[in-house]
Amino acid sequence: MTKTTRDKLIDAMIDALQRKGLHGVGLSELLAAADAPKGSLYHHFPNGKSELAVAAIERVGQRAEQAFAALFERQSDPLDALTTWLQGALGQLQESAFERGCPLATVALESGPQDHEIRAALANAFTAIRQALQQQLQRHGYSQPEGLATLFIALYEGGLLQARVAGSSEPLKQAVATLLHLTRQHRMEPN
Amino acid sequence: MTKTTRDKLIDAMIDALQRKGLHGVGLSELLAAADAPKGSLYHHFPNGKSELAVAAIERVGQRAEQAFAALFERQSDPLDALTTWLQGALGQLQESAFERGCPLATVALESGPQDHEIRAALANAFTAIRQALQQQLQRHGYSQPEGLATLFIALYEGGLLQARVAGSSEPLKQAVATLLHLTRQHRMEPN
DNA sequence: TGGCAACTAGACCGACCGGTCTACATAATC
DNA sequence: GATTATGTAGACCGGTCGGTCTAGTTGCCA
Repeated sequence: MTKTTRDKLIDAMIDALQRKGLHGVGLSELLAAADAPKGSLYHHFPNGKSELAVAAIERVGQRAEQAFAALFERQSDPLDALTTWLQGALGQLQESAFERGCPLATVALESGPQDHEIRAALANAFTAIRQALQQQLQRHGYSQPEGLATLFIALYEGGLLQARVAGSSEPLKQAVATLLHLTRQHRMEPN
Repeated sequence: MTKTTRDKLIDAMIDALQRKGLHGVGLSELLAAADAPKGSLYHHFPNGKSELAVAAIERVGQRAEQAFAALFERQSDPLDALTTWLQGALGQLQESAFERGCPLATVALESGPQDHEIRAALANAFTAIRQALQQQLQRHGYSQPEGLATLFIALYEGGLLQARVAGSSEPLKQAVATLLHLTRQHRMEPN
């Protein structure tokens, strides 16, 4: 399974998005990481950097959906699945010396409405993930599944951010523990 | 109270950080926004863009501390103060057509450990805010004040991010409602 | 009023940016 | 075996980037 040049480019972009965001990487850096010449980039992605970014965002979204589906299948309570997920993110953060965070967050904050293809891809990815989570929560009888789903994703994004800045996983660990504690006791409660 | 050139530069940087982040703005844009020539920038901030960014981060941190102090003084329950705070953020987001988010979040994700002055300023600002919040929660008898403080800040950061991408304040509103609901019932509870 | 610091002003610089273009290799198609 | 898509390779381009430097202006203090 040798990776195609196209795949290597997308993966290089994903890594760059995790570390420094779209405006923080140069094409030369991307091309070096993917070991590809400029011609290949513009062959596979005629619209250049932004088209590559869209492809990266879409791939991240797909991977997340797949990973979620697998987790929910294996662990009946979505809160357990979520815990596993968050632990995975934490692991990746620590392995990378607190530099590799969410591949979507940075572009999301860097982009404006003028980057409409990027924004559309991001909106797709986020709503897909949020809905998948919401469905699972609803199915298992948690109240306010929509707000809860958004809250968990916010915990993921905001927690990773704080952990990165602090250079420590403690803040995220504590926040996760607190939210799980709060949520567990409210399963099935009305309103 | 005419603003000094230095102040105008810092404010222009803060605005830019909210909209597109550090790598997304050029000096020319900053200078145009502040109506200042290059010489002034390098007079007030000899280390250029990054030194200006540090000043902006510090100012944001100071403003946040002041605003929090005022809120906590006025509203006895920190959860009420937090609600006011989040509503303010939401208002600013809507006014700006979902483009003006947290001034710290984007730089936080764009920066690496090599940008050590920026990182240090960010770490200071975040821990100061987190501690202020934690103290208030503790004083009012909420359990797990540390995790709760981190969780609220994560809600702010992650919620703003999702709202921006979605182009709607609904996700954030719901998540806030859910977390407040969960938290209110746990005041004074042990463990 | 002369001198000096604080600050403004913007021309200028090399480096690098994203993007285009032509030349070439490779492999599938007829 | 000629032709045609597919993809690789990198020289090259104009523009913009962050940063430096010199000159001029302003206002304070002796």
